[in-house]
Amino acid sequence: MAGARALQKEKTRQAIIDAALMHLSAEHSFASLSLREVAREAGIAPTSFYRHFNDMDELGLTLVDESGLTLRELMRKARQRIEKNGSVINTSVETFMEFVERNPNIFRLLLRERSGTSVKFREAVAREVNHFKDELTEYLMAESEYSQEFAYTLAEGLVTLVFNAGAEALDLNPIEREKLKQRTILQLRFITFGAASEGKKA
Amino acid sequence: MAGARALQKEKTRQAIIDAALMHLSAEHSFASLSLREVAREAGIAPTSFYRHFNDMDELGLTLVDESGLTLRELMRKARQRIEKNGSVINTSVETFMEFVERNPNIFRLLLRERSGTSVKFREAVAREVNHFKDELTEYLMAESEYSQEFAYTLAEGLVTLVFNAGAEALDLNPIEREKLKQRTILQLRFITFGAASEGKKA
DNA sequence: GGCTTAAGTGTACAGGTGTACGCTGGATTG
DNA sequence: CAATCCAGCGTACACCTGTACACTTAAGCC
Repeated sequence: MAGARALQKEKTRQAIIDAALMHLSAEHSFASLSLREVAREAGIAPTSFYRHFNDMDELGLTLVDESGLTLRELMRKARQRIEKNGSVINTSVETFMEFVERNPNIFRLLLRERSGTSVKFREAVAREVNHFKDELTEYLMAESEYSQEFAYTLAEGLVTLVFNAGAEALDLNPIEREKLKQRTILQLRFITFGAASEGKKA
Repeated sequence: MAGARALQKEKTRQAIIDAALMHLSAEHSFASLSLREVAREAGIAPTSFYRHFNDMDELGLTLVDESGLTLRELMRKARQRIEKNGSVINTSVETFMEFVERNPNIFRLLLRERSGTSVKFREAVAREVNHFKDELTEYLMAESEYSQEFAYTLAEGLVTLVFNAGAEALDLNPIEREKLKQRTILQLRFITFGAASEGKKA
């Protein structure tokens, strides 16, 4: 009753997903990936694709969701590191940059679809990014005594800066990347400190 | 000797550029625009396109350059407003948001190609954004007594936050847009203030 | 053990793409 | 005025795309 049939189907589905992710790179976006291409790479007939997804959009949304999952795993790791290490800002930047370095194409997917041509895609990415903002907001509220609104504004700024640094890191060599990392850390310190100074009133 | 021939050519060239810009929108990117499509819209035969551009990439880079030009005009206006108004942060955000509202598709072009699949495109957009960073760096150095490096780090953070707010504004209604604007202003104040506190040492 | 279900196949078609090639007709030039 | 140039055209070709449709074949089920 293991469902050898369903098992094989799942395997093929994964092959499709893997094939799609494989073709993502600096010079190939998801938008420029065709159904036939992904079917070819996955080792199935073009029409077999439809047994798993209604169209490429559905596959794309699945990819975004999977990427978000990877991203959330990262968050969990960051939290653990912070508890041991202590330095919130440094650790966060460090962890995020590590993720970008290790999963450049997954990050590229999120980055591109964030400003892509599909509302659904944009919403899906926004949802993932919001997880970060919301979680960080709660952390800030617990740590300091900021109001919800105030903490959210700060969290939004922090996430924006880190996310953007990740995007810029993609095209840099290790040396420039390190410099970027240091600048980002400084920027985060500034905004955090500035908020702390004004935040007392809130 | 006005060159009726060259004049007509320039007119057609503009028609091509206009046609391309016209097709840019929330749901149509430059990447998904075909040579034939743009030729159709411009009212010329597909093959006539080659009299003006070697390929779509060349047209795309021209568009990015033109968009950068529009953006720099904006910068000039912002500077004028600041001189009269005084409030640097508010005026900057206000001006930039106005630009995004009035030229959403030009901004979308820059936004998308910034993370696009062509190195040349990415570099071209980076060049445009760097104009902002550099100019702001100089302004900050003149205003305060920051070192070049320190001022650049701050400028980078400021530009990132504003640019990103513009991107997010694209999908928002006027009410949410206004809220976003206010949050952005706050974020800029934080980072500026935080830098000022630490900047004395630099 | 036979009937059903569904994953995967292969063929076929209509429509889109970039671009090579040879031509035309009016502006430019000498 | 005659010769040249060149923006724009039309045809043609090879290639790629999504997907409709009828099929095989192996697993699932009673």
